[in-house]
Amino acid sequence: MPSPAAATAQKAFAQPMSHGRWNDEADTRSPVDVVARHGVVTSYARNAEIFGEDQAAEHIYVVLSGAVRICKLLGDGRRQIETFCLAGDVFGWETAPRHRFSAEAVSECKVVRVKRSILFARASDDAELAHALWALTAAELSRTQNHLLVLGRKTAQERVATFLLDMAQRANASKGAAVNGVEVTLPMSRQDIADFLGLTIETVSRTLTHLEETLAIALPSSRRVVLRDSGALRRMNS
Amino acid sequence: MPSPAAATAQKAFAQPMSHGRWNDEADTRSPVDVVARHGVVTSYARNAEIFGEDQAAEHIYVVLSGAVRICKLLGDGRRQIETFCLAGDVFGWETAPRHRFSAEAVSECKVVRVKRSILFARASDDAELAHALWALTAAELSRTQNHLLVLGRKTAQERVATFLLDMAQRANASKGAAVNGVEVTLPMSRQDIADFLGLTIETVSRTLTHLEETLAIALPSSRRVVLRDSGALRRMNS
DNA sequence: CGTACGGTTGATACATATCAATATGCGTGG
DNA sequence: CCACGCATATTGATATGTATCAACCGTACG
Repeated sequence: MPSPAAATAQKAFAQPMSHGRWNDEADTRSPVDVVARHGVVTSYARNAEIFGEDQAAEHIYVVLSGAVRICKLLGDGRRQIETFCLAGDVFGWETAPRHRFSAEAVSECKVVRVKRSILFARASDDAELAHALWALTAAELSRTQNHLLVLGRKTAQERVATFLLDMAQRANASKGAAVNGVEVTLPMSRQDIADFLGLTIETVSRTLTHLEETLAIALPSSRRVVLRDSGALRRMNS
Repeated sequence: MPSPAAATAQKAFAQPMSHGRWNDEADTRSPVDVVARHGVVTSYARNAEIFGEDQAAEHIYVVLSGAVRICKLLGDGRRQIETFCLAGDVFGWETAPRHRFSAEAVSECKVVRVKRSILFARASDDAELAHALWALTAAELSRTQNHLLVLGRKTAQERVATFLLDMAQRANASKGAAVNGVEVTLPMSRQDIADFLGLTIETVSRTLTHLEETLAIALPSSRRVVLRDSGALRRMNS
């Protein structure tokens, strides 16, 4: 069923494309549109692998529902999560012939995929689509560069604060910046957060409880976070 | 003088374009080619700013000689260097209207630049050029993602080892992987290395002397590093 | 009702940061 | 060519943030 899929993806897609003037064109010929129209929908169970590191990269994916983590492993099992993909996010589209990371379902999730060759063929005719693909890669690069600053130079508190604000903004993309009282539901475990932020579970947990004691956030349950004082969180960001 | 500039850039360019099949086309219609042909050459003194964070992004640059650092700053002065650009590397070409980082001369350096509008205009006609721009962005993304793993999950030793191997490979791109006995001249200070690796000067210095004591490297001078046991260094990478 | 898994909290260890002193290299001017 | 001064790098002593190891708690589920 391509039409409801397309609609879902379309709506959510507004958010990652946050780079100015290309937004307008996004809904006529966006890669997401193409994927959603011609793609195959698949569901994955929690922790299922969608593709592995070094595997041949044949498809491009769009998340329809749930969340996906993109990760790299070190020989001894240390893991770095590069990013989390939520509904509307695209992943797996590199120019290289093999994936340089694995993709796994964080939660039960639905994903559409198309053959790269199909998308590439279209892109060679369609300058707008080609541009959109480029813009998408550039947006991903920008996100990754911001994350470099987080991992290289921020303290545990700052990392967690940045993460929470980011998640809040992605969840409420339409409503602009995160406001006091907003509640975010985190689809991922503490371990995932830790591996994303370059910390350990324990440090993430302690930092969250510390933010709660400081009244910056509230934790009605371990997966739900209420931003009580988003100003305080934002002050921890630079 | 566009012709010698073009030649230099062309030769060095082989290296960052390490993603397979697009290599071949690189020398006919690469972005570097366009920049070098139509660009303006400028020299910068050590530590001079080429452009600043949040500044309007009007140009795209190619390094002809010397080295450039791309960095982000935190409010209190903490700095993260995203990458070093050596001869042949392209920088400053984002899709966003403003630069999201600053660029500074690490050493005395020469740079060519063209207006983004010129390159973009050509790219809309020329699918190959458009593809090359995309591939370039994707390559940068890949590099950045690898660096995420370094900053998020590697120890100081591993970070320094990774850095040295990377620099050795970039310097001797043609000769393939770094071999024992190769000498690398680092164009950047210890502070720059520290800010690239998410460490302090002292830790970088101590780690280098430790690698020297271990006979993994030799340090004929602080800026020159000989890879004595590149196998040992490589073993520290995963 | 018990078991299992994810999360929190506590005690301690350790890697890296910080603060401080010394050394080395390098350009400048005598 | 040497002496001086500054910037950069190294080395040392100590502090600290986060990791590690370990116990405990709570909630979901059979």
